[in-house]
Amino acid sequence: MPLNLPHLKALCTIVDQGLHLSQAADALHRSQPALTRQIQQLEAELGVTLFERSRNRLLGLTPQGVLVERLARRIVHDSGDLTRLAEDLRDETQGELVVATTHTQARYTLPQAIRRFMAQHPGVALGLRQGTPAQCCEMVARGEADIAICAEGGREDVVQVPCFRMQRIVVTPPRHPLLKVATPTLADVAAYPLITYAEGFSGRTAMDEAFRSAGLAPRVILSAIDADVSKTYVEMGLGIAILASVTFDTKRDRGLRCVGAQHLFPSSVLNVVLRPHSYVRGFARAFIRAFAPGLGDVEIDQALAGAPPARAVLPEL
Amino acid sequence: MPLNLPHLKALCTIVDQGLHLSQAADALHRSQPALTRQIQQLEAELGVTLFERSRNRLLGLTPQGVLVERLARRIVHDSGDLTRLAEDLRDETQGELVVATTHTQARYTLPQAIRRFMAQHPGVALGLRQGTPAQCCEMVARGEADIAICAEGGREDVVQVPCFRMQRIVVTPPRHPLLKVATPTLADVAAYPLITYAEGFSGRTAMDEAFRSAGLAPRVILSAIDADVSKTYVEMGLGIAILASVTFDTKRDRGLRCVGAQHLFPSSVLNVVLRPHSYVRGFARAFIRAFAPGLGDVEIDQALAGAPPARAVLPEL
DNA sequence: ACGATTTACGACAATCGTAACGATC
DNA sequence: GATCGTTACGATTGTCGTAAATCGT
Repeated sequence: MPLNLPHLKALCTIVDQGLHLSQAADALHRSQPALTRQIQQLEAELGVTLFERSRNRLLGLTPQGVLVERLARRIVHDSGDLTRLAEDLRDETQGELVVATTHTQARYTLPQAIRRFMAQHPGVALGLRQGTPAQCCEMVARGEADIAICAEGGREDVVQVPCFRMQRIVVTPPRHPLLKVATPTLADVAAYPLITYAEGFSGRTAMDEAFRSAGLAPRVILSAIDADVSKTYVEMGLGIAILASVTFDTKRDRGLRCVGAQHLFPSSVLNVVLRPHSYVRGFARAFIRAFAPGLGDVEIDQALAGAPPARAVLPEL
Repeated sequence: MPLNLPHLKALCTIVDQGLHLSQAADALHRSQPALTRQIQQLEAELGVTLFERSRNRLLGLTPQGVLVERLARRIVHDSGDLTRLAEDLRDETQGELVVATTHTQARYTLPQAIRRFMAQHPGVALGLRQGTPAQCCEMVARGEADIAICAEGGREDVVQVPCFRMQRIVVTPPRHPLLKVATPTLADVAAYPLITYAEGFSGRTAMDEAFRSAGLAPRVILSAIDADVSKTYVEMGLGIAILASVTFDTKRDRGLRCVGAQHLFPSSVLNVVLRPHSYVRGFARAFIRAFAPGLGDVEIDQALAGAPPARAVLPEL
């Protein structure tokens, strides 16, 4: 009748794997029967039925199981933090850091920070995971990534620390009519076929809202995760793109032109995303600092403790 | 190479027991050698030396040990919450509830709430622990009490939910000169020998401050934890008492008189004290509600989540 | 019939407690 | 010399993995 960490980890993994006992067993490098027993023991020990079963299939968590799982998850995460903390105390310079982010950040804003970080922390294995902002936040929430860097997050179960403000630009082919207007209006932009970020990406919602409230319904012919993809199609003359300003490099993008659009759309906020109350290793803090020098230990600790995300003025990216 | 809950519990208990391995072993109902190994295994597993030792004496935690202990404590507490949650899910009406509070509350403000609670929750074993506000908060922080009810708390590691406002009164013997004054001033009160709460009790600090800022240095001849004790000495004619208004009952205290003092001292705030992020059982919430009907589940959950203790107007007690 | 979970059993590993040891005050 | 923490050893308990059984689709 023990209640130990493996039992709780089993519970969490089974839920994570979509209630597939066998998959969970693989993920934990254990046999299926072992997992079955873990759960049985857990249910016996707690005296609570955790899973809805249909004789030999797990259908879902019971309402009670949901409550138990939430607490179990906290414990498992904390125990992970404990081993990470210990690693950190043993050797601050060695370890693994998984950063989840979007294509735009990975491609345009992170490289310099990563170069600096890797130079100063040669012993740290850096892992980059790409995904939508929602996926990035989820990776952090599930502990699959240590930190995420993305805009437009908005989950309840993660901590978001604002670090930069991002402006929009309009990218066009050379000699595009829009380039002749000094400061284009929303209507000017909406006149052309648009290529921009997919739903859920850096300020796409804010962009849609800006057009909507101006009574405009622009024709979005292509939405992509990837700014490079968007630019390619602009080069092909299929339309004009609304992108984050960081994605445009005058030297590199010779075949394109760029018009500022900060007056058309609200700037979006780029966040560092962390798991609440998690232990953030020394070199993870160093990474954040390398990316956003304004975020020191005090800011991070305040955010982790649940303080409101207060920073009056954010630097432009 | 296991890292299990007993190991972490051992660490916490050893620290709680003042670094006495033997005492900790007793508290855990284990043998001393078992504990020695738990710690050795923990240190080996984490690769971190947790204790400063002088060959065969535990002197203290290493700086790293402090960090590890903090996290371990959270995990241990959460695992306690887990079993409590399970108990709750199994049978919402059975269990144990330990309430830490001061004499004044236990004697004067809680009885009615406790009567109601026990009538509605006959299966719950109610435990009352008395102590100073600081001790009460510490009991909650250490998990020895489920909730505390006290004023003048002020620890960082507990959640305080304001629920009532308490006024002061001056208690005198019959035919005391002070009774002839309509509304006595601080100077009037300070003219007589004072009997009041000990340091650290419901608004004693605020009281001292009120006198001090009025340039008065009253003669406190006796300070007690216990309002009944104070009243006894007032009856004996040794002085007048400044107490919480709830401690005076016209019917019961025939041998005493009472003058309002709300205009002399700031009212003090009575708090419900909880451990942050803890699981609060259904009947614990019921107890809080029985005592302070204004504190429902939403208020409690907000406070647990770390929201600011906002409640504009507190009812008088 | 196949895929999935649950039960049965033998082997291994971990933990505990008692007893003996070493060191300190 | 008494107390406290550490080491050594035998016994108990628990957990794992393989193999067989059961159930549903």
